[in-house]
Amino acid sequence: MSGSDRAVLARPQLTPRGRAIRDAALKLFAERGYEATTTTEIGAAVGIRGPSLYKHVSSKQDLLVAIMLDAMDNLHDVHALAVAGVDDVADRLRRAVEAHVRFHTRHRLEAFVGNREIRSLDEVNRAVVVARRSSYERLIRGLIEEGVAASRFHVASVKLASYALLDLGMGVAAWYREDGDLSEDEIVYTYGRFALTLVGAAG
Amino acid sequence: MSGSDRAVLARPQLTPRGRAIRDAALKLFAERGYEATTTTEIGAAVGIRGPSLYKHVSSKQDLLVAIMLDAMDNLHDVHALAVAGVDDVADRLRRAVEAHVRFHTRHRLEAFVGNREIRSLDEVNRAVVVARRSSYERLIRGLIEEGVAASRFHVASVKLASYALLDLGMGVAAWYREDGDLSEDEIVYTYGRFALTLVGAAG
DNA sequence: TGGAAAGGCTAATGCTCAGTAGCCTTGATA
DNA sequence: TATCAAGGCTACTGAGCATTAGCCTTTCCA
Repeated sequence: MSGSDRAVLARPQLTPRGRAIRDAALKLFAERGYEATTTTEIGAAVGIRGPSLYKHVSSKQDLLVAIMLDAMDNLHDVHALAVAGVDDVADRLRRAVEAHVRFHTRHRLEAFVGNREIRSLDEVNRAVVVARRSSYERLIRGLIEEGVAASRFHVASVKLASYALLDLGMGVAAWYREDGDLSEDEIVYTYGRFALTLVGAAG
Repeated sequence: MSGSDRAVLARPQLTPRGRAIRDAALKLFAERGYEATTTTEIGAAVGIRGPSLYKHVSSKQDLLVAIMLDAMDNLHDVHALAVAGVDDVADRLRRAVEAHVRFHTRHRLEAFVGNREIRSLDEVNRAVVVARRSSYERLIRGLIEEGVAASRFHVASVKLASYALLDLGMGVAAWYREDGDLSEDEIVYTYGRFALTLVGAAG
């Protein structure tokens, strides 16, 4: 079973209003933070009062968890898709970084909230989200290790290089704007090449 | 008058207890976020009750503002010091990035809070902090522009390159630990070199 | 030695919030 | 047409929060 299948199964069907609420919550969480967002505001964003939200959603916390888990599943999926069937390790890294960066432009709110609001999760949910994030980080680090083992990459520190690549994605989520003067493709392409120079990949 | 002088003049003298309170607040703001930190907790961290804080501090918001402005002044200072008297533009960039990264290891809590809690500032304070941050970002971007103008650097986009360099610093603030297995010097040196390859500096 | 300033404390104030209770309307179905 | 579920609403509950009021002890100088 592919990651994509698992993800699809794991994601519950949402009614249109349920989806609208999640979208509104995502936007507000990104803008002012989870703690600073009130249920009244989320309600107002979809044209209802705060308490009416609870006909669709079990709690504010659950809204955050759902957003985060969905984003993490999504990120795993695009990664898997990006490297599937690609043999050359440099190609794999470049494609993985491109997918990483593209995800952070296309889902910048999810990525932003996913990175910043981990501490707003209660202990149980935090453990789940952190575990899923670590598993993703290991995928990137694994690619670098693979290249180093094959003498295709030359880095002072695998850890440092992988941190750098991951951090660049997060940075994108923080400043990217669809209507900005840097296009998605431009950023994706440039960062894909950054990645290769950064790990000292020849040619 | 140097940036350093200005900064010293602007920073009010703090009593030892006042400093302890600020340190405690910084730690807590970094750990759980400004909104999620209570005055009771800040007080407890220095051995007094919440209300007693107000004998030393005018508000929780002021505590945050003071921490942020101090950090921004500090960052400007280390930048100025790093590039002072250095002529070669590649050297200047490398030294600036080294200073940037070193700052983010040595003052990771301040940097972390400074980046994440901007939205917790009220409008007036936010404007001041954002302006000071933008001025710093312009310094870095200016260095890259200078190198490009002199045909020493070759980048697809000055903006993209400067974002990338700035984001790496922020990333460091998020994951660096003094007792981790990556030393400050190692990170600083590696990122200084990253910077040069990233802007396509020859040799 | 007396009095004032510094700096603790508890109690209270006034506000905001997430979430619940319970009611009402609407629209589909039997 | 009677019923019932879905999904709004207002009013309420209970908790937590920053900050203020006002009191008490200690310390330090005149």
